[in-house]
Amino acid sequence: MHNINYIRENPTEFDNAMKLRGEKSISTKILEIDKVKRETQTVLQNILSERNKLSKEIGNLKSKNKDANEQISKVEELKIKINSLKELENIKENELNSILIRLPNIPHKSVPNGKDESDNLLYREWGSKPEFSFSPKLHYEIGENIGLINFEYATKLSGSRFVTLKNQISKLERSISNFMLDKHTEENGYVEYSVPFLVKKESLFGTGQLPKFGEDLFTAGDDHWLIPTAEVPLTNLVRNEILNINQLPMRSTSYTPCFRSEAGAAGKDTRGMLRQHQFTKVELVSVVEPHQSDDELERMLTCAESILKDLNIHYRVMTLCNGDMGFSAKKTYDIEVWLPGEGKYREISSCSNCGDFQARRMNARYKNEDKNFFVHTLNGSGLAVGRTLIAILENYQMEDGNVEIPEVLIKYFNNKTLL
RNA sequence: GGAGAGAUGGCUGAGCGGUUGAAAGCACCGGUCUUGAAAACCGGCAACGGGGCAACUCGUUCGUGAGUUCGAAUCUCACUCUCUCCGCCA
Repeated sequence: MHNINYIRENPTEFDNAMKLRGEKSISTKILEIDKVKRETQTVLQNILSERNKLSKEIGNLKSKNKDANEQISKVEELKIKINSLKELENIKENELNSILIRLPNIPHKSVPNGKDESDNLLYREWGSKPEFSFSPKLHYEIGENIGLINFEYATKLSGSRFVTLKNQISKLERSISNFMLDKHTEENGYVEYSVPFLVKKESLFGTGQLPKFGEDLFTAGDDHWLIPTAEVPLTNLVRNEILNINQLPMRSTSYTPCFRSEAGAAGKDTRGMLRQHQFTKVELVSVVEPHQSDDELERMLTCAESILKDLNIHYRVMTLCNGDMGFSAKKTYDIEVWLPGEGKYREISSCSNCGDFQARRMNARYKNEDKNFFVHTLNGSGLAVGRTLIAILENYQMEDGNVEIPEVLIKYFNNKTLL
């Protein structure tokens, strides 16, 4: 949600920022509505003030048993005006809001220009592509060969874009998530939460999924929606709160399933378990003071990277261009892991600074020296567990079809070193 | 699912239809005292919006939305949520 004051004062900058994100110039329209709204408000408030005065007079007169008919009939006249002005104010307010809630965040000045993922910039990379003395297989070949990844079962149960994992691979998934949570809670300063996987509209509005992106979500009837990421419950923890400054920065993490309809991805990544309707993820969320959010994004990125470093898997970090960023993001880094079987880098984490964009939607503030300010919110995957599993299978595969267990996971895997 | 109770400021909690934006306590901020801290005492302290360079001023807000009234935290209706008891149940 945008600050109307910013648009009033910087209409050209605002339009330019929206243009970068593929929106039309709209500040003129916004300011026109805003002007009418405020003018209406001023007139209305003067009349209300007059009514309040008269009502007090009436109270005084009546308590002294004097006649107040003159004042009463005056107020009755005012009431007609009040009603029509209120109606106009409401209409304008709604018009304004329905525009503002659908506009994406303004990109950070450091975000590169571009229209899609081909314009993203390499930020840094770590490690190098592993060498194989044989031709490395794809994750689903490895898993299906040993009978531990099964798509037919999942299709029978639930249709396309689901998977069943079995035995050691299922256990490996569990080991990965435990490792990630321990790392983030014990070393990276995040507090673990168990959160609901069903949330209401209001929460999805707060983080920006609604009202524009409802088709990407699954519903469970009434006002219950399946979370597409733990960003939604974790970030909404501070919705409608006024935090004390000493509660910041607030860093939280949660391991949850995520549900996405993948509405726009027909035919994309249909083989394997890369793109599923359901997957698990360890999410990181930070709530910070405005001046901290730039640094916090770098910190969060480092925390996410620390997982892949510990797993010793090669990756690169991309700075997303403004055309490729999500709705609520001001700046986003993607971590792309190297998948030898596929011979491609694939997104395994996305870390975003949302500035005060979500905070305004959620009305999440903190108190500093007696004044209230909107917090800044950040979120990042730390990491997508299913894709980490894929990365381990492909990077740690051996010629005989077995897979080594990365050193840091061994203790989570009953001290076994092979799958 | 059945029965009952409730929703007030950052929190707890008062509140006859007319200076109630709202008592009191806690928390927080400032001050006195103290070598320092604590305690004690004194003072301050809701949010959002409109107008104004500003001092300031006006409006709205007591779960949400309608209604009654000249005037609603206070009355009426609907909805949402929370709690207690019963039933069912991991």
